[in-house]
Amino acid sequence: MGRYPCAEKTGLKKGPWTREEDQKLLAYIEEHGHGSWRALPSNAGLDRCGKSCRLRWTNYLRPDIKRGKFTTKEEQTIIQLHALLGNRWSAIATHLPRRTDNEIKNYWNTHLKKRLTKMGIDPVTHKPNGSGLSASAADGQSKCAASLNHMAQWENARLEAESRLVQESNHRRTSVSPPSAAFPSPPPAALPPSPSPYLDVLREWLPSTLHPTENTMPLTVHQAEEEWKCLMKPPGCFAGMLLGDPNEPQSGEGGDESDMAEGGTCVEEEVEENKNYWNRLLNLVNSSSPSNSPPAVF
DNA sequence: AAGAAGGTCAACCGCATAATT
DNA sequence: GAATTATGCGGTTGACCTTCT
Repeated sequence: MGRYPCAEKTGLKKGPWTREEDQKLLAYIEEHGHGSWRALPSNAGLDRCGKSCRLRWTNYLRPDIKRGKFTTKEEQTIIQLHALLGNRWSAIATHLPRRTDNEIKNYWNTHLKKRLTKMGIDPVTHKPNGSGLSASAADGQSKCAASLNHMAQWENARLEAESRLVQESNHRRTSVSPPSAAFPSPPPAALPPSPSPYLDVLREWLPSTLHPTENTMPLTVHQAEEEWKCLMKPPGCFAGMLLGDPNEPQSGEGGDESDMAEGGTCVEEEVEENKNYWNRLLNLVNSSSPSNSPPAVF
């Protein structure tokens, strides 16, 4: 991998941007688009490296950026997505329209992380660290954390499936772009006959700790895809109770110990629901496996 | 009023990886 | 297939601001 020398090696300007620089960058991008960031600084008459210009644009100058205080809903989304995705700020940012990954990262590090820590929850694992929680609440959260781990797997699978959909869609449209190494697209004639490109990924990612039950309900591919699209539905009761200052009771959600206990119960129900949900998907995937696919062992 | 301590956030750095040659 | 280029990402830094003592 090569890396072009940035400011430190070429003597280009570093540090805070001036109003004039911002104006130059804005004017240039408005007229020409950013095109190649490498070539942009010299074209725009800026004494900066392309990387610096890109950062300034994406994190500050872009017109569609929303700035200012995060709403409660945004906070909730960040906490939930962080539990699912970890420090994948750009992935989190895709679920928060008009917010940048940098802004979300800063907000997490300066606000949310501390809030979770204060509440006795490890901000890395989202598991309770034992202090300041009732036993039942801690137990409930622990179960929920396990549930969230599974959800993280699903989100990974979803992202992969989406990438592949894009790849395949592009391939069908253009039939000229080379297949990517990560998501190789078969030639059009060899595209899988299944209407559900999610299925392969589903099969791959089905949680290994869950076992099919006798009561799994058959689903149609369409139903499964619809449910799949709803996978990011927040596990509300868990993340919701993390919101707000624990010392400041909020209307209807979170904060005191009684709510935490209630949250624990809710989490147990949710884990049960998740198990049923996954079992139904497992059933679907197994029943729709092509004959040459080995049966999944769970 | 002044210095210390802590908080915030824009920007940088280095790495990973996709794209190109 | 290897080398190079371009871009994106996450971690970290440091300047500036606010609050505390």
